[in-house]
Amino acid sequence: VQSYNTLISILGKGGHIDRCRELDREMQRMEIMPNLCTFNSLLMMHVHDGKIQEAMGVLQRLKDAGLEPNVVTYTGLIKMYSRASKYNEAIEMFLEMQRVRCKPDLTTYSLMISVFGKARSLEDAALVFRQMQEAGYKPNVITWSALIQVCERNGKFPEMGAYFNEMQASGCQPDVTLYNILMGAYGRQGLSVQAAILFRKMQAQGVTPNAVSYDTMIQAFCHSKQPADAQGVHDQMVKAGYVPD
RNA sequence: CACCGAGCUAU
Repeated sequence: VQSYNTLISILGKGGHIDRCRELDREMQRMEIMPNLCTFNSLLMMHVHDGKIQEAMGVLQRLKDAGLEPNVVTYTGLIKMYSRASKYNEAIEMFLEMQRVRCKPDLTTYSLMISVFGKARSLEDAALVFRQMQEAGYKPNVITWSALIQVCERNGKFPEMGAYFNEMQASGCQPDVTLYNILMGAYGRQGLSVQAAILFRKMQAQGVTPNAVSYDTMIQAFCHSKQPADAQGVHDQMVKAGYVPD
């Protein structure tokens, strides 16, 4: 079963749907009982593919097999609605899991902060953040990143920095993605100089820029009408072995 | 310390 789960999980993320269906049928033929992880992997495959009906079908099979959806299942369903911009359904799913006594964990909370942010309700995002801390979870860099991006989406620029400081004070180190979020925020405001300072700082801190980082900086310089600087970042990107798209 | 889920990726 575990071998099948691993394969389905990897193939599913790669978008090889038919190959996964094949494995699914093969398991049935060989009378290998799928477990919760199998169904969760199949569910995520449809979530990545944006197929809500198919995902619901997997949920039904899971229940028919006498299994109970767990926190991973619910988080996947929330993600599915979030990706489809169906925020009310995502929130409903978050409430339902708690109704059936399935405890959200750090991953669920991080996702919900992002969902509330996209639903333009910073208040609720802050509320879940607090609920999370009351439940005894310590935010990690992903949680902080989600919260900080929610601030930007809602135009709360000063609080972005405030949360960033709070994060560092709590001993949590920024990673590439968080730097990308901050550089993007400066770039979109036309503050390419600030973005460039961060770009240098991240490297000084030993955080290696990824393709998104370079892209974000090119975007920032283009936004500020600095084609020469954008070109410079482009060259650095190529030197670092990335293929600009 | 390896079966599944969360944050950045242009207008």
